[in-house]
Amino acid sequence: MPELPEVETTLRGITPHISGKQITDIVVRQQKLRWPVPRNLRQLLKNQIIHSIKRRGKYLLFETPAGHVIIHLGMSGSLRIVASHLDPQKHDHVDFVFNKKILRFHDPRRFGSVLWTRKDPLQHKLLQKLGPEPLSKTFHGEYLHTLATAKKVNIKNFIMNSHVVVGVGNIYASESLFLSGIHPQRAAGRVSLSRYEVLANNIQKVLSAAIELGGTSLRDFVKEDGKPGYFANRLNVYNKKGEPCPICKTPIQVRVLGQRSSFFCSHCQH
DNA sequence: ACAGTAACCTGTTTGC
DNA sequence: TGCAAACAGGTTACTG
Repeated sequence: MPELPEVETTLRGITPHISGKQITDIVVRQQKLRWPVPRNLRQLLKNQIIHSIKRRGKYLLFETPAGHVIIHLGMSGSLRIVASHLDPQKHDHVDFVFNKKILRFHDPRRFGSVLWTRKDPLQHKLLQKLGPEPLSKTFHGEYLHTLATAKKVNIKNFIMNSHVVVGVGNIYASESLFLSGIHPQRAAGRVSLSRYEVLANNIQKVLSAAIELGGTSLRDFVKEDGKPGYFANRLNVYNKKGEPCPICKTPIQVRVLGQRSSFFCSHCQH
């Protein structure tokens, strides 16, 4: 998906277009996403004003006086701001219609979701157990080291677990482990505190740099204006099987961990 | 509680 | 060229 930098890029892109604006209509063309779109979404949201847009992990939260919309982009989702007259294309599942523009949810694989809650969205079942934001002060090496105690799970899947830390998906997990010199298959409980400090720092650096460049576009992701992000140019190992390691020139290897391809340098990472 | 696996979908790429 | 299998940036639910 859209990992944290792509969701943050989307948030920054759509906010000026929809913050403080009134929703004049909702169009749901496909209700079957990862979870069903609420049947009464149109009734719930029509004429509501979006007071704020926030991000928690990879979830986007639209605050209205009546409640919150919770959006997740899944693997292939995107949100675009389009002109009112633009006809919907295939996989354009939900429109948030405003006076002059439409916010359009597009998701070929339909792993994304559009949900609704009247309560505090942070207490929603899908959000309440999320780990810390990686770019906040509560996320640091000591936190990871303590949580990893005695854990046998490999460190890559450990840092991709949203209950450990939010926002780190398959691309940025591989990239931050490479920068930290840590082998992705190493048991999480067998990484020293000092190495976790390096890793936490590198996760923050990679995510921040990716946000600066508008995220990584490999296939599906586009920004709110339909244009790609440019962090793909900065990747060291992700999607680079067989290419020379930028540090030592050893060919980059790929191995499937927890059903996800993991890219690493067997010489630089231990 | 934990680890490992299957599942939700469609589109594109890879391999025979 | 054609067809089937493998694979794709996420996450939950289920199994043992």
